Amino acid sequence: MPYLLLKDLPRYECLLEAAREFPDLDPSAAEAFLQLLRASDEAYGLNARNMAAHGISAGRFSVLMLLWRGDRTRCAAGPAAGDCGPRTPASLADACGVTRATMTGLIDTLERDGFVKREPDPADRRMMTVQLTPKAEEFLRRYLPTHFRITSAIMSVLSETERKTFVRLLVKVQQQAATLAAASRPAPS
Amino acid sequence: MPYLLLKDLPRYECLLEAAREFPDLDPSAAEAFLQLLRASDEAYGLNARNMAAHGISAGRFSVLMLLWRGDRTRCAAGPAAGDCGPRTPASLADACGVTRATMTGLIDTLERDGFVKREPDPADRRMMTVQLTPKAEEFLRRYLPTHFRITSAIMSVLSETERKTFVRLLVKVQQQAATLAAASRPAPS
DNA sequence: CGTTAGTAGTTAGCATCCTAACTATCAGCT
DNA sequence: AGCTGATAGTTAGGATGCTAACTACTAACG
Repeated sequence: MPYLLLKDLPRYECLLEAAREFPDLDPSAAEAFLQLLRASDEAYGLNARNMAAHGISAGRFSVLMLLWRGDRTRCAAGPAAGDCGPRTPASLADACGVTRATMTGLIDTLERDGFVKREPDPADRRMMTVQLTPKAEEFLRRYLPTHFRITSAIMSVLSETERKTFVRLLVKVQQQAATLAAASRPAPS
Repeated sequence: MPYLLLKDLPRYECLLEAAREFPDLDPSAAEAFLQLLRASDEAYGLNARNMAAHGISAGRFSVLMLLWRGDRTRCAAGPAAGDCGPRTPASLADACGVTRATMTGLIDTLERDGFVKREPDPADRRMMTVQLTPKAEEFLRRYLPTHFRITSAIMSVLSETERKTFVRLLVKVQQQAATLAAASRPAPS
């Protein structure tokens, strides 16, 4: 449960009081921010514990899903679509949002546990290809239903209308954060 | 950026398609779940990078805030309220939602960097007390304004009405996840 | 008083995460 | 052909997270 944030969020009155000392503190913004992380952490943690009970972590699950989705879209798109799925460590790292060094470690343990297989790329000897093993595909078929059930159970408290509103607000917040992140790091010119 | 989730979330059509194979998959629930983690990750990451630029991590920040808040509520509540602030490693671990072992490591590095001070409890020789140093208090006074500015900037895309709705939905989701988590682990009896 | 159970903190070992530096390879330019 | 720069992957070392086991102490019970 990586995020590690106060389990007991400060009460709104405390935020109001602190705002007197720090003019930059916007109480309703801080409340929304803290509650966003809190809810996300709780939902994530529930899933992470289920994954752990099945012997995988969030990082490993992401990699497996990417490889699996890559396989399927390739199949669905027909043979012409060649390699649309990300299959090199670097493309997996990009898609997961981690560094290549981290992906090396993830693939190491996945390969050790028999979920993926590394093979050198014949065309470019710098590159490797990563493939799911049958064991991993069987694992996903067994695991995914429980994963989806948990997701559904968490969101079962929201009506379809509420879910639409929820997603709309989340997208707004996410895009704003992404915009701010890009603005604060204009480096990659 | 711990959470590590697909940077490109699957499109809604893909979820619909996958739902044909997995009856347990509720597309709108999955979309809301993924977007929740995605938005949270983006907002968190923005803040984490700011923290890193100031030389601290989310875990360290949580500890500092808890100790600082403990000090202030103690002051605000008057001398009678004694030690309402969590000041032992175990209480800090509880409040942060990490294990005591993790808190030991956090306090180790915080103490090494001069932000906190450990002292044995005179009454119970098993216990330690953890205190902020003046250096940490000065750091917080300097850092917090930038922290609050980032939070405000992220949420500036939501109106006050939207923030209320947002928080309401987040609380619903969080409480549901907490309920499910408690139900799936009735162990601590 | 002494055994026993519980609690506080630490330690050890593992899995992820990062940055920085390194090796090997490719690709372009002279 | 040969240098130069970019790219793919790995390695090394640090910081956080976890569980499990350990030490030291307190408390409770007979």
